[in-house]
Amino acid sequence: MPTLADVAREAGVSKATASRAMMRPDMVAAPTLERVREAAQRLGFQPNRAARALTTGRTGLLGLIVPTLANPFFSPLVLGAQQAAEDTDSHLLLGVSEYDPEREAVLAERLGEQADGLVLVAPVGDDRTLRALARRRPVVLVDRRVGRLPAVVLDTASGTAELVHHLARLGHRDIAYLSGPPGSWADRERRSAGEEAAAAHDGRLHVRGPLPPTYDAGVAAARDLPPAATAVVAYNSYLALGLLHGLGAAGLRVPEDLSLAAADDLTALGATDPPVTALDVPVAEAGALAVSRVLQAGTRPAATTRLATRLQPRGSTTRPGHPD
Amino acid sequence: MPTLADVAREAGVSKATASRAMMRPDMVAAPTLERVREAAQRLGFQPNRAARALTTGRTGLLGLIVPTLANPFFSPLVLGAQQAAEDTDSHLLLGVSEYDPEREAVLAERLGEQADGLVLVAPVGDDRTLRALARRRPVVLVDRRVGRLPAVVLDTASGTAELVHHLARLGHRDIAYLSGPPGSWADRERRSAGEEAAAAHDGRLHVRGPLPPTYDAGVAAARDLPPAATAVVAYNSYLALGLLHGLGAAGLRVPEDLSLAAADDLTALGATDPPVTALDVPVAEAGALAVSRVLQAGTRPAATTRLATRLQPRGSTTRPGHPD
DNA sequence: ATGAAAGCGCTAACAT
DNA sequence: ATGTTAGCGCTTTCAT
Repeated sequence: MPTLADVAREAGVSKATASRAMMRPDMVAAPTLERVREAAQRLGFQPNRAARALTTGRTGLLGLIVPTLANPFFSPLVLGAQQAAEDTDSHLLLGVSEYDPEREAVLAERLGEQADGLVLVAPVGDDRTLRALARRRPVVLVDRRVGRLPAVVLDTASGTAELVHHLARLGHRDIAYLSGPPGSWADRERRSAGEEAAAAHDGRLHVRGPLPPTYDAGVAAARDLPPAATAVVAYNSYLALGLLHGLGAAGLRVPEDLSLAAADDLTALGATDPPVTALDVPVAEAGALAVSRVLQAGTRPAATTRLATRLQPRGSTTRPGHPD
Repeated sequence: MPTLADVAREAGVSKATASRAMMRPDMVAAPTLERVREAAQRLGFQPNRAARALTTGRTGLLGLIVPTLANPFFSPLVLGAQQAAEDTDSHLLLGVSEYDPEREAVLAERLGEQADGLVLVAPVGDDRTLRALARRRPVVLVDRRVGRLPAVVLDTASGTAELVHHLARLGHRDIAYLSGPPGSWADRERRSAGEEAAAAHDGRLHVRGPLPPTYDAGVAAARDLPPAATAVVAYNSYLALGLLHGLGAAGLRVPEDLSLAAADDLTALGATDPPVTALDVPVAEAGALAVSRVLQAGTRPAATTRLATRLQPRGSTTRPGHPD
């Protein structure tokens, strides 16, 4: 591996100038710059990251901690994060906590020590722990808020309200909500936003659950829907998918007998029969934004950004009491 | 952040001794060791990885490149890799290629520059590119073989043969094989192993496909099964799941009318109705093994390890012409 | 605009 | 068993 010294010699300049040519090209005369670049090119020079880190204190690494990968939410998230990292010439250090707060804390500690910052996606640790973590290095939370820590939030709460508005506009007043996992922050947000929206239309949100956010739970839920409900909003895609299936098995037609919508769209709900009205959630953007935020830590004031979801009205929602 | 010099001073020894206490505790007298450890503890000393990397040439980083995360194969794989990395105090640098050979090569180049080695999972690049990559740094392949490059292979080929043997023992002679994605190395291996196994029983493997390895393709495939076949082996779980559903829709019962098996078990095939006979694939072990292998590069001779799958006979396979 | 030199924190000969 | 010393490759004052 050629070093900067090699490049400098090859270009007939000092190491300092060669270094400047890479870091601050504006401080170097055009012809010199050219010569250094050519030399670097010719030798296939790659700056040694460790050496750079030692002097600058920045490693170019970013810790990304997720609770799991076995969930379609995290794949686009990671992709978005990767893109943003690439754009700033950084790399992602991955940690999977498996929803274990202790493991999460250990990973954060270990990765954080070596990274320029940490992105914690839907962290399971308690507020105190997260605050302590954030004191030691730049941290950006995704899909979780803790005091005024910088965070990127997917606004599925407003989205759920939109879903309810959409149903209310169609004429629904009694709407069931299939609640997500117990203790889930996102679920609480969606539910209360939905309740508020329903109330605004003199309607009511009948909550069922909490339920595990799985296909099977959705299937089972089909047998226990609030009798009054003419429409259902499911906490997520899996639940909606299972419900759609369970409803079919029970002889109920969607949307003729019951309208159905989901508060995310992570499993191609547009391809079911009928296609299911859902919320398009900008997950990749959230990943990208979180990464670029944590990289700019210090530069910008900490803040929480809510990323809006987009309502995708599809065939599964229609007027109540819809004739065939 | 306290440095080694601080620890040394606190313990009343030289930096060298302090360093040895961490790296080679056996070279330090017990009481000294004790003092250094206490000092480090007291100060909350964390070795600076960059500095260490600069002297040793080892970063403690490992590149892990996968084609996607949106596939249940990669989640346990990454978990296994993470565990092995943790055990050796290394960290994982993640790269997702999205099945793009060029992107894969770029990621490998960029991550590899900074990592002690690279684990390429089911890489999509051509042999030449992979060979070139492996010349520049330690590389371990997972689920792909290229010449004599070190590799960890999940032996679903033998597993598929076992599946066919299992069916043949039950009396099946005409077995359909739902082939996976075109050009897939794994698919070719499974198919030809299955053909061989069928031939060994004077049976025949009727190949359908190539097919995209998706649920939908499985559903569709239900309408185009070889008429003679009394059993079907699907390339993977998704195809099997879709097929199961498609068969049900077509009024065919499993296993009464048709036996069904899958060459992996990534989607809880044991929980369907009926549960589907499948291959339990040790994916996490593969990830862990690949990581520990690449870390020992140089120490051990390069080799390919085949990890055996385990046949899980379940309710979906029975004798042909089985009376209700 | 460029160069000389110091130093980031650590490890590894080499002495003792 | 421990200390001394010389870098690893880079960035960054500080001079010029």
